[in-house]
Amino acid sequence: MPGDGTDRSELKAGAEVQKRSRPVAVADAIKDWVVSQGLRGGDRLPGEAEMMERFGRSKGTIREAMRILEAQGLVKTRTGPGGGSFVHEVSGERARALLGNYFYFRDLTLHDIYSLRRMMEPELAASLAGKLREDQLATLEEIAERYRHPATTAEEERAQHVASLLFHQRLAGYAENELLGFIIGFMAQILTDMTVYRKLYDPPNVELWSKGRAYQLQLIEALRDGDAVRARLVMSDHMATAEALMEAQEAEILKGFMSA
Amino acid sequence: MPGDGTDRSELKAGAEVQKRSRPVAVADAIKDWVVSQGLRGGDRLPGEAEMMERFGRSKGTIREAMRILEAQGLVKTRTGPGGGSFVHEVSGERARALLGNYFYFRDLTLHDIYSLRRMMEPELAASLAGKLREDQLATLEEIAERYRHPATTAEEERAQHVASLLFHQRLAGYAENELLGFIIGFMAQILTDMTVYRKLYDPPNVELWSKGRAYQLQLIEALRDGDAVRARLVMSDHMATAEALMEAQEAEILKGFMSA
DNA sequence: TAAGATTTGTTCGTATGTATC
DNA sequence: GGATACATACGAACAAATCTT
Repeated sequence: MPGDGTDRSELKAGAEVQKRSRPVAVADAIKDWVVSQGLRGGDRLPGEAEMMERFGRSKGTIREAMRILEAQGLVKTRTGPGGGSFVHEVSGERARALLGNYFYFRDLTLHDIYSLRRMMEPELAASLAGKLREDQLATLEEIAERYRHPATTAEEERAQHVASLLFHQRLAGYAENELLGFIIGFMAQILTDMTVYRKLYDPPNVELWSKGRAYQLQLIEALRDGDAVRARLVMSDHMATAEALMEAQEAEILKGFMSA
Repeated sequence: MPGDGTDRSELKAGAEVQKRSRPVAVADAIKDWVVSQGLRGGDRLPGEAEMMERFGRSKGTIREAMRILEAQGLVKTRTGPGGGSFVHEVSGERARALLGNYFYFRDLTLHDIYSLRRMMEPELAASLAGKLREDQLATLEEIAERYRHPATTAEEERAQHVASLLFHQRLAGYAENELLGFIIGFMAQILTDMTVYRKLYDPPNVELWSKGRAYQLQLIEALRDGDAVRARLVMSDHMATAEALMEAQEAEILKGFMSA
């Protein structure tokens, strides 16, 4: 976790190091110290008292610095004896949330997201063919089971929609290439948020579900058979139809707005 | 910027809302309040005093909460009259840094990264054909100019290597699809970090540069001509050779280690 | 169960720094 | 330069959580 890129300086490195508002600077200093000590996830940091000494700052400032690191997901803190702050490996969930904050201000379209899904998901599927354990395949099957029958209420419809995205999230979690897995998982999360908050599930779309689930079952089969080519193809088709249907769904909603 | 996903609760939503360590909870409350007020980037938040009243917490706690939001890149704060805290749209730089923290603990291989670059960069190139303004093309040309001549020192070699990644970063910044642009920019940043800190530039590789620069110049030409097909093809070749050369470079370094 | 030890969490009062007018 | 309006920082006391005995 090298220099946080908080300052815009690219050249004037050595010059004025301690210009930024204190707690941020202290947080960076702590970060550097942790790295220099070679601390790993789970290792314990010094207590507040020692920090105050080591960095020559008051308790409040040290605490603000720790909050910064905590907000970034880099440390966890517990009270009580044996408590204190501990180096923490940033969780995928946390990373997705933080990145979500960035995209909160940009408005991604369904098209933006599906452009990427169309490139990436098929590759993920292919890379996983023959590589999943039986319990992982079973997990996927269990999820697909949740939307075996068409939903009867809007609430159920929503839950099923979310579950089908969970299918992709789980699949992403099995990726060997963690960068690929993270991005796909992140997109699944964005789509989940969009689904819920833009009510993309609302006019229930029976076609989407029967088709979508059929593709997912075919995919599981291909993965179990170790058929990479087929897995890629199935996922590719799945993405293409999903995009078309989602965008139709979106259009449907807009129509609803206009006629209202 | 909905629920930060800090807690692992998926179901017990309404139950015990204020269990987490206080400042984090206050930060979340402020976040929710900002959203509920519909505040946008640049809008001003209440001063510390008013915050203390509104959230019923003392100055110290409010400050810690603000630090959390600041660390996430969601607010900026200034001192002085007319100062205070302001909603801030998370910058790309900040988002990349935060995401970098996540991957700091996972070790991505060059192969992981290039698998993605091979899929994405060609699509980016194609999507930009005929879409760039002359000044943007000029910027790219200026960057390519920086490594026109082979480097003579290791220091220069490093700078050129970094600059050639900057070429891709800039290109990513021009993307219409912001998700695509962000990911490509992020990968360029990771590669920059790897280059510098694993000294991937060290045994200067003349071949890499002459080839790489040639591809980039061809790419600019194709972009200027609005030739999407050619842009995609050139970038595709560029990525393939870059990966091969980078991995050879990495192997070279390992050899150096072993014989040392 | 209860007491005590340990470590973070929270508050308040005060003083200092900094940018604008 | 001085007044003003803000954030920034410090220190001491007290509260809460959690582990041990």
